[in-house]
Amino acid sequence: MTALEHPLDPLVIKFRQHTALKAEDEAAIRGLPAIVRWVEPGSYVVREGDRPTDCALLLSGFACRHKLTMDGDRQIVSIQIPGDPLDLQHLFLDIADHNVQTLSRAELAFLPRSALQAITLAHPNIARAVSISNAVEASVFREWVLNVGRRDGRRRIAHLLCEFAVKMDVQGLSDGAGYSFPMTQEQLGDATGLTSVHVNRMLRALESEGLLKRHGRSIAFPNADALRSVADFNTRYLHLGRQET
Amino acid sequence: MTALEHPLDPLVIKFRQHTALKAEDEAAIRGLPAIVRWVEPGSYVVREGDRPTDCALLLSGFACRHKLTMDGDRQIVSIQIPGDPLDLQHLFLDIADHNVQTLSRAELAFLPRSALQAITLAHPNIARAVSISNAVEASVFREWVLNVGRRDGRRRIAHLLCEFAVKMDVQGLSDGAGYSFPMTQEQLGDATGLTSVHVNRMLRALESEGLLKRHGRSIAFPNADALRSVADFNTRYLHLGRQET
DNA sequence: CGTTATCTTGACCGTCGTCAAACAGGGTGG
DNA sequence: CCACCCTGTTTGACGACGGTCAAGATAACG
Repeated sequence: MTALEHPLDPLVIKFRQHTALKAEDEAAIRGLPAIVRWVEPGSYVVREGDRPTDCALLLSGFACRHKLTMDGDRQIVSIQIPGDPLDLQHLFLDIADHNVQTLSRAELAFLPRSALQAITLAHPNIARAVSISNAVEASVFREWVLNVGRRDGRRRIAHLLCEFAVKMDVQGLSDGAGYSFPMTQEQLGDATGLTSVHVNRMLRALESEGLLKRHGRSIAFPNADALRSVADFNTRYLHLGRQET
Repeated sequence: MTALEHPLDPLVIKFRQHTALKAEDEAAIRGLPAIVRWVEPGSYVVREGDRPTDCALLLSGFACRHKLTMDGDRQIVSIQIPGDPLDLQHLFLDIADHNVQTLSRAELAFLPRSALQAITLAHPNIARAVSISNAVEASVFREWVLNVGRRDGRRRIAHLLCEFAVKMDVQGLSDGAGYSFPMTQEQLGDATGLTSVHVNRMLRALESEGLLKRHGRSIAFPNADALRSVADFNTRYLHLGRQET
């Protein structure tokens, strides 16, 4: 809201959640040549097989990473919320191994890969921030393997919702009432390895247990502790807070 | 076999698969203070919740990363073969989010975390190599989410076997005959989100289709192309070869 | 206000889990 | 050398979680 606001502030804020940045580091980030653009829901930011030239940052709206099997089944492997870098994962890889697609209308900042690589060479703190960001995302992927591989449908969905809620809270994107949830039940199925029909059954089961409340596209958790317990949810894998050593 | 051989050569070789290193970079790696030790099968190298002080490299034998649900179900999230770094994943994270455990008798080289961090600061090429190594591992986790989430038991197992074979080939660890496979059927189940009983069924199904042959602890693939086709396997996610940009 | 996407529900079916028992192999010790 | 484990593999019967198909109800949206 102030005149000092900069489009890349969300990236600075995200990095500072995990590591200390000096004023010069932050200045260097703000000095990156960013192109900001709004895109429609369902827009591809990265496509598997692409040779990425830019790295996008999600300023507002929601996106997901996903992969497809040969016969067209889709698996969403992570959900991105405002402030998330969308393809730091590919900063050191030539060919994209998965797709990144928006789930809603979204505002993106595009940063040239070369500029980002250069900045990590010149600023060790930024290199460190990028490494931590990617390491945390890798940890989330591991948790998702566990989620999809070893929890039943009800717990899987509960776990995904807990993760979403915590990430939104950390970004300061939740009002007291609840969350505006960006996924259809079909997409929820793609993220949990279930069908939309079964997602519906489990969602209503959770609702009838009093673990969540839905009105339209928004969702609330009247008893977050109970939900976390059902979900077998522990925030450790999100590595919240400064990584000191 | 020569006098010039060094315990950390496998790490140098691994890094060189993905990026160019100068002589001084390699010298710096070989200069790291490594402690080499043999451990028994089932030894924990890292435990979830630990604050790691060392980074282990797997010199010989096999290991896996895994996580546990609250009620004790195990999910293996990756398999490590000789030459693999075992917890570069935690180099920038304070608290371990998963376990690393040997699947067989194994020879490990332990490197102090601090020394590794220092070397990445002094040698940009090594920093890059570490980033690439971690990025490739993250890509493998994504593929595992897809594997466990969207493929049936038969394809899941076939996919895991294909990945194992390719990684062994790249490391030059396969003779023409086949592979010595380090996992029990129970562990294979933990890696694919199945039970050992169902793993057995699918393994015999694949065998009766002529897609694999087993004698004791070793496995061969008489028709690798057909197996890859069943597995929906594509090497792209392994990012084999130099990452140039 | 019509059109389309999304959600909801029911009936039915298949993959995979559970439980249990038999079997093979490899190591150990008497 | 053989008996005896212990671990891992193999098999069968049965049941459940979740998939499939199809229809109808709601909500989103131009």
